[in-house]
Amino acid sequence: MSKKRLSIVDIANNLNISKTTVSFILNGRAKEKRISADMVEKVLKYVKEVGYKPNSLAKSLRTGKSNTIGLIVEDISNPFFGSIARLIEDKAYKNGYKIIYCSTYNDTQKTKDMISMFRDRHVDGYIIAPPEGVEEDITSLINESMPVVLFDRYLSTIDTDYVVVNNQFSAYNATQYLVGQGYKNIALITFANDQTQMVDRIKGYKMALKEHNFKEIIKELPFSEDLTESITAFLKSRKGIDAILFGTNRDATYGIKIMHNLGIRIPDDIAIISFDDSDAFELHSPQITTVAQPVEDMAEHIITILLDKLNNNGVGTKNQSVVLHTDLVVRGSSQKTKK
Amino acid sequence: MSKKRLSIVDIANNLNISKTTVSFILNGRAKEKRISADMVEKVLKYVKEVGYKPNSLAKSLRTGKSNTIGLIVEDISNPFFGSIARLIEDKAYKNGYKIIYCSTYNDTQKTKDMISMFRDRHVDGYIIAPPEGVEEDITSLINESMPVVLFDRYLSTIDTDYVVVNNQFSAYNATQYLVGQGYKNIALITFANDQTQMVDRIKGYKMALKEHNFKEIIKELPFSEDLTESITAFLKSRKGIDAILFGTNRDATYGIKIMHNLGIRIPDDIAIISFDDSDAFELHSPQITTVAQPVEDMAEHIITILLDKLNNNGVGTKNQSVVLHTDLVVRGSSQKTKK
DNA sequence: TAAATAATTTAAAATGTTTTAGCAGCACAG
DNA sequence: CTGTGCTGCTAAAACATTTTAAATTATTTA
Repeated sequence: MSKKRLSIVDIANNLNISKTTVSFILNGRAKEKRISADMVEKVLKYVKEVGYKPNSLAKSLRTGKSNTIGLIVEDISNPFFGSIARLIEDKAYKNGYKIIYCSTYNDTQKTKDMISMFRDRHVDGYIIAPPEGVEEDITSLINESMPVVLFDRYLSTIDTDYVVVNNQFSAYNATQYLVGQGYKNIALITFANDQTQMVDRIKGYKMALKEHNFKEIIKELPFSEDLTESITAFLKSRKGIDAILFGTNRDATYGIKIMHNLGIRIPDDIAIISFDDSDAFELHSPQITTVAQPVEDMAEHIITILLDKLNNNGVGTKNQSVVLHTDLVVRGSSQKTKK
Repeated sequence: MSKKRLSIVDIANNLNISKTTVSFILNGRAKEKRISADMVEKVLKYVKEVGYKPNSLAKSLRTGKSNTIGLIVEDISNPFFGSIARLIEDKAYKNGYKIIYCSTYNDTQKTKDMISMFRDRHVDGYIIAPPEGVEEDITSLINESMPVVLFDRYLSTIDTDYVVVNNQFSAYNATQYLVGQGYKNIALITFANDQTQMVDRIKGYKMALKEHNFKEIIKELPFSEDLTESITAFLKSRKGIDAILFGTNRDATYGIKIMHNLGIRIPDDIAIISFDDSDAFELHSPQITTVAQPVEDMAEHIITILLDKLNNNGVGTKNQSVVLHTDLVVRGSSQKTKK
């Protein structure tokens, strides 16, 4: 019933020519290979007529290129990563690349597995927001001269391209802003691990506090744990906090819900600022001040660097570190209200 | 430098046996093919030792199976689709399938291109939230006996598996709830097109109003247009509205922002309910009442049906239509406050 | 012990491409 | 005419698997 898909051999046979000729023509190498214009026309016409499409698996097998980019994010359902993924996907498709993706949930083993799967599928390039502990795997990719672009965070022991934001300054700046607003007991609630972006955010917060000789009040959260319980406990036990900087949108989302539950008013009881802008923070009333990452720019840089490497076969290009700047989007929620 | 990747031929040569034997063993067909236990052990040990991994492209080329599922959503950065994607991805990976995905933005042509790309890449199955106008393409997939599961909406003219929610009743029920709260001028603001979920939501809204002889106040929005302008205009021009049902989370997100800008208080001036729950609505104060889709269940059903078809080679299984029920999550924002 | 049967293992074909190396045919110079 | 160089095309190898059909070896059976 379903007529078997045409192969290049069928095309060649039906036209009584060699498949080599067909292949050359279809790959735009007609001039280079001195195929006559007549022949080119004949083949193209026929190919179009019968709707022949090369089998990309066979093509990939032979060429070693799959025209696929592996995208490894922390969690595709997180608005930050979702937006980046959307933009990257868009730009990749426009350049003839497909995306195959997965979420790591910061699980090192899962990430290793995924890298191995992607490698297996012969993806041409990797875009990764790496958890800790995958240095070896990434090094090994790089040794095989695979294009790899890290983003959101980087691995200090590896020389790769990466695109991140100035996390330390951003956190410093946000904290300073709170200080400027008159808050004196400023806490940092954050998902914490050894990833660079988190380390830097914590550093920035500490720097700002040190400048004013304020006491550090830090609640570090592990990624997988149930955040509700630990944040609730923290907020209950620590009296006197008048402002909170949240390290990620996820932390803030939980935090705000809990503050509502506990009857803590924002910003009257406690003012807040969150990393990563999102609709949720804009919709909240009062609107939440955020450290907005330039998602569009990040995606643009990531894909540009990657395509560059892909086109140059990674030859001769030096690695680039792109550090973009965030915007402190000041909204109602961190502004001191007169009592 | 980078030692070439081992192939099954290398394994066979190094062990002085045939690659056929290796292949059988690696594919778990040892007993069936009566390979001696000694041989099996020897091969497995060696394979493990040298870390050989079969080239999946070659495998796919030969077998016609790619162990890949194509996931086509409307917009991966939308929390609803992001969550579903995350869950589907998770379950797929657990069953040995990789996901390759794309967003359609409800663009028919883009969707056609994507389906064609996926077909090209020999994905084994499709999960699609289809825009209008792709009936032919999907029919053609089905004719080639490709497993296809639609979700969020279905195509009335095609007999496929699909997983949706009871949109009509959900909208009816939400509207009734507003009526029950004493609202009398209830508008529907929604992204509108011929997709079943949207048609049904509008129907449900109308049904409820008709029951009470209330006037329909409907603002239909095209997907691509800038929503801000048209919603603003609508809200300014239509006086007397005391409640709004939003057809999607996107509509509501825009709507709420605009209401804030216009100084319209929720729910005192206008109460609202939105389709699709999300953090943004829970964080909002007052919290927004929503029609929550059972995302987890949907993902579960989708992947179960698909895997079923994949395993049965789609033979003999009748198509299933799964219609799940939503929850009306009642929160502050639609509850009449005493004036 | 020869024949039949069973137990292992394998050669070769097939999957659909790209690419290398080179074949014919022809014009022209020596 | 012989060698050189171009033009236009192609045969065959290579990519790494799976699978069919059969070959080899071992074990019974008569």
